[in-house]
Amino acid sequence: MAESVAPEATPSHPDDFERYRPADIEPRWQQRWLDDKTYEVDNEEILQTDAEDIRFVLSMYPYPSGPAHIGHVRNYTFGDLLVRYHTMNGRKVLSPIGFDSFGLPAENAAIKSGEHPRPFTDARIEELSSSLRRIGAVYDWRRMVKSHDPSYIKWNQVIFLRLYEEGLIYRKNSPVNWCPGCQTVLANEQVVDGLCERSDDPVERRDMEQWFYRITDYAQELLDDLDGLEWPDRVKIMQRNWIGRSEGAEFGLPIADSDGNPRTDTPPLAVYTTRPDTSFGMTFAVMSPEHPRVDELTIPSQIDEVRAFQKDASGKSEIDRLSTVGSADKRGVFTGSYAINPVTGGSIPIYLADYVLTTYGTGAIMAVPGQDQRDWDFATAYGLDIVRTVQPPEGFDGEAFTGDGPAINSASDALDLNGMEVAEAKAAATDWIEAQGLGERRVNFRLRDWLLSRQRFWGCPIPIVYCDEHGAQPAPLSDLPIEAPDDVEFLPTGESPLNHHRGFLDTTCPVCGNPARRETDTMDTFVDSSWYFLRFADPWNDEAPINKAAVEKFLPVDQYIGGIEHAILHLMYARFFTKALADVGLSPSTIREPMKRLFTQGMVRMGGGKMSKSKGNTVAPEETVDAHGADALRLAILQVKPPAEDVDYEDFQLDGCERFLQRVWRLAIPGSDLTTNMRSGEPTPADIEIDKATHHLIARVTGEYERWSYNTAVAGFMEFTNALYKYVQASDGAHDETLDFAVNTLLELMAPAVPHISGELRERRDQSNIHLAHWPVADPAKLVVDTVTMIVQVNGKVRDRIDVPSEISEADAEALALSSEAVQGHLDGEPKKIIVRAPKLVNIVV
RNA sequence: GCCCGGGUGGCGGAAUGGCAGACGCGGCGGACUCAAAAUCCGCUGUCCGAAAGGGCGUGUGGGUUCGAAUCCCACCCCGGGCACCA
Repeated sequence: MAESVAPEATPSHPDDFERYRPADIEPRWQQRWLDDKTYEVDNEEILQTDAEDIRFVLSMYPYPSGPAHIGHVRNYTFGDLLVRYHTMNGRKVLSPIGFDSFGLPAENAAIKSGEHPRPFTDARIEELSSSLRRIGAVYDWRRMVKSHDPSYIKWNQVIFLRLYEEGLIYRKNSPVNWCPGCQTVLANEQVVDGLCERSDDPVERRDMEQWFYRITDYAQELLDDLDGLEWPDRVKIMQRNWIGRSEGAEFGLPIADSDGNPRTDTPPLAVYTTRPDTSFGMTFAVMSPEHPRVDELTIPSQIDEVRAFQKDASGKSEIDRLSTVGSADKRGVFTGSYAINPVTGGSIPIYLADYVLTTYGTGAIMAVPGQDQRDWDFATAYGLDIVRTVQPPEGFDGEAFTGDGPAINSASDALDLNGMEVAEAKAAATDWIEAQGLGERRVNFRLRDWLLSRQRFWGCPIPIVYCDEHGAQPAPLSDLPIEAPDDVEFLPTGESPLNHHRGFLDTTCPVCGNPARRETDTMDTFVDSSWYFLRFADPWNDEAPINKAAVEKFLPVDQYIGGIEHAILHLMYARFFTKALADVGLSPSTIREPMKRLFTQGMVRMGGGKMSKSKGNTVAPEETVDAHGADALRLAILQVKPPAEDVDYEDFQLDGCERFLQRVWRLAIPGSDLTTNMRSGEPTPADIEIDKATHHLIARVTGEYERWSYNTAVAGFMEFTNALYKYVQASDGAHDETLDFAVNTLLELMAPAVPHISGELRERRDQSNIHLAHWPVADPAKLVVDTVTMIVQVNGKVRDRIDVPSEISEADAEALALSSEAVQGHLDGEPKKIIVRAPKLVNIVV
């Protein structure tokens, strides 16, 4: 064994060698990753690669709002770590980036400045791209997709026409949010507390012809396929709730004549219920104010009151209607007509009420106040009968009872449900309804068709032409892309300039060739984000929007990363598009779900509140990078909190992270003052311990990267670095090979997290590129532990800790535990029971 | 109202039925320095104790278990989603 040599004149001051200066090394590495094309993958190669060696890691493409904000940085750091980790594992990793570049902020800026949104948007994209490069995020930039790019517009329009051709898009009249001040329709997001976010005018409801996707055709599949996705449970739950499947029965209530007998001259009133078992408690029926049979069923003496009620309800904005929750007064009106409760044969009054929605079920309900609180409130306000049909438990002092219990008051000559529990009674009542020919079982969904029209300029034009004679006609493929013109004037009213641009509006009918007019509505920007991930597989394709062979190789996305705010809209639309595009043959039939695994990272807040430009509490990551370096910022993001949770920017420990990187630098830089006391030859027990710790760290960090436990992985780096500091400062010095392996491994494990410093140090140590296939593998033999600390408890309280061989027998462990002095002191009397879990624990019960 | 998630030191957090508080921040002390910064080393839940040691301790109350931050029941508080969906 080599003698340890006490070094002479050891430099004890870290300034004696080159210090870690992120600004000196980071730009060089960022340029190098571009030059070396390390993170580019070629399709020719991919088509020859097994699927298991391919990964598609995707962070939700950003809206280009300018330089990155700290939330972006958090999001893209997580994605970047995975891209680098999989690359180091020798996989082909698709890491594309794109920009969701259509949308309101750019249009609003244009309205303010009078300038076209395109140069504005292009400048913002440049800024955001630059900040992403500055935090060291790596992409295959050749694959960049931008929503406002003419080729993307073209394929978006091709997809629209195909879905239209297949009947998955239709046009219908629909109520929209109308701002009288701006003379335009607003998206729901633009309505804040019932007011227009721009002009503060109260928003009105207005009916307009709008385009819709038939997403409801896919309701059941969207629900069923959630089961196979590795997505956070809460996202799946939110989607399930949004789809809102309910099982019940739809049946008819015969309309009664003045004697209470069923009329034969008019059809029964169709109602939908999930509780057919409560039919004996149906004491009235309610139609929505907009129900098509209101006129027919209103008797002459009630007409004025009904008209007034309808007018009131229709004039009310969404907000007004919601604000009436709780007060049942003036929320309904009697039509004067009666229906017949088919199970009792009795007459029940038919009301209108605004708590019944036209768009759900049949737009009419059977009201059962005994078992439904809204019906209870209404019955109480209008003096209607209340009959309980489910026995509430003893001591129940609520109003409507919605729980389980035996049926009561539920028998007639025709049907007897009394005594049955809810589920049984439901089945019996539904069977009876079907047997009587009154109606049938029915599944309803809350999911509505997706309204895609926007009366906006800065979006993808809907490729439709209106002809006086032939109506709405698809634009010919040869016209695509139909782009918004450049020579437009933005009106201060906010109205889309397309409405007044003759060059854009005037066209000819594809059927008859006569003058026709282009659709001026554009597509919801969620359309753009519903298939961009499919385009990434082959963004160069000029034959079709989607290259099926490439998509089959890359998709589904192995890891999708984004904010929880997209849990419903974007993620539901993307799933719908994937299914619909497969069904119309534009995308491979084998890919029915776009994202296999989803991770939703938390928000970055400021002082407990959401960060926003208007609050002026944003943090510019660029300044943080200037002050501490990109690696310190990345490390602070990873260290501060589990990725799924919201985080306050104040909790970021930038100084601590930078200090840690300095420590690593000092340990790893060749010529460091810390590594002068080195020896070779046979390793000592201390060396062997360090070597084992290195292998344990490999196993630990690999597992933590796989399960998104980045904060504990950072703790692992720090613990190991602390251990190495002790090791190199020990009096007998460090073993050269052991330390070399330990430090190189540490750098490799850290490389996905802090790529610049890891790359720099490793290159200086042995001229190799750490970012290539270098992921270390733990030697199982070195993970074996020979001694463990056995916990000895008395009555569950820890009384002693004894180091024992890890293969200790139960008998030996027990004997050892009983002989411990510390334990003896706590044993008064004979042990009643001894639990032995060798080698970890012995618990003595007295 | 319904449905989720969460409550652990001064702070961010760790611990997937077996040593509560890893790691970091902050704080305290020491070394180095003329001094400071930087750096390195140590201590740091709380109460009693000079110490050895011991008591208490994961929102509250109960339960299961040899053993509970972890599982079960009830409640309180915080955050989020949906909100007349029959």
